[in-house]
Amino acid sequence: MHQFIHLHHHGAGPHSMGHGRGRRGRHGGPRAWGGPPGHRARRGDVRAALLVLLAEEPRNGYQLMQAIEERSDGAWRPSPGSVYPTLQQLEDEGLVTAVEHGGRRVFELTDAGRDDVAERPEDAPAPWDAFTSDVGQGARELMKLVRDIAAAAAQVVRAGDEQQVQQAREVLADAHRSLYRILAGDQPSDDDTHA
Amino acid sequence: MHQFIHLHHHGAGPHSMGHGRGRRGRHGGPRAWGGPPGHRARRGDVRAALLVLLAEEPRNGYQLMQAIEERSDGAWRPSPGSVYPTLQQLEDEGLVTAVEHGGRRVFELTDAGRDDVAERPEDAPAPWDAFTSDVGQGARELMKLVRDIAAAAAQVVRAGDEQQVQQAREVLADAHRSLYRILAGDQPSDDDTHA
DNA sequence: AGATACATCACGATATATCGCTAGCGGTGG
DNA sequence: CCACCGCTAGCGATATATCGTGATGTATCT
Repeated sequence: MHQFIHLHHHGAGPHSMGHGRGRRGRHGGPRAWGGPPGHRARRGDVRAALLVLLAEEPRNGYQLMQAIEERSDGAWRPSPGSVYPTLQQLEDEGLVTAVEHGGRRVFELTDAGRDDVAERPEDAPAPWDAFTSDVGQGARELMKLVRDIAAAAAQVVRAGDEQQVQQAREVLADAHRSLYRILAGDQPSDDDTHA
Repeated sequence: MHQFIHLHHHGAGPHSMGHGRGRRGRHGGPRAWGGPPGHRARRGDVRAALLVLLAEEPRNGYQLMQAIEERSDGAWRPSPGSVYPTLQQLEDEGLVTAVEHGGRRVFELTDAGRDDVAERPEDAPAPWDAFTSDVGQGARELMKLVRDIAAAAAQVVRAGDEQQVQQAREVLADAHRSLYRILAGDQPSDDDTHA
């Protein structure tokens, strides 16, 4: 019996996070960096993140995704569905150029791209900060515990006998119930409000 | 706070599973299906699975991976690293041909491929049966509980306050400890043997 | 028998690309 | 102010491809 559970971590965008960018148009030349303060980030600001990172050094698409994930402490990993089209768009706009190295595509800023990044305000938060600043340490540790439990359960499956698997099932069923009791604790307080 | 944990299920091969294929050579024409009974399957038998599925209908690579996963009840999803090279190999051997449909590559058996599959013994187990037959119901349910817990934890993160996150952490930390106590139960019995 | 050497192949990671869908923004009108 | 609409862009799924590693099988040697 050899099965493994592997967790993948997805971050949805900063729905309620208040670091702002204005609208990104697709018309004409490089966009302006300025925007009214207080506007929301539009999900992940993939474009800004790519430009900032490429200003540091040339990278391929996969490396860019990884770098954003690291910088956001795992809270945000932009999807290929956003990264590659954005890279293509930046290339079309002349801000980025793709160079083939050993069958792989490395992206680097053009002069126009560097000018664009140079216009970025010095004190602008990094595009991934919209994520990391609001990721609570508690939530992070909770998700780590989920991953630890998954690994432990996989180990029980690999190394344990039927009785141990059964015991593990009871432990996890109990934990599952407890989690929903915690969640249920949300709602009686609503009921109390009405009572 | 919007983070999601998503579980991906990986099946390693049937290390101890006793359905047999003989050696697969890379020389010359189509391989024979017969083999000495009792030989082990070599991890997942990707080659056989692909041939059997393509005998049913033409499919692309991704669909083949999905079909194997379904047929094995989720216990085995062969990786792209095995599927695409094997398809290429089968193509080189003239058993399979790739046809482009709308920018996508659909694979279908050639006449030689159909002859090859026709030589397959009628009573041979499906290549994915090596996985499903030995996947215990208990282990399956255990892994489902892990997924349920991950979903519940994500919900706590989304909808709960700091206190609830803390409570959930305690629940999961306790469950984690319990799982390792179950695993530890493996070893004292070994110590008892020596005592 | 066990140990060693070697070859093969699938896993998991790396890497690229596009599609379908809809979240979320900006603009407009009431 | 709010409601609605149109549009863009990112998510998640679909889809393809290859690399590095090591598990596994076979052959040979002791």
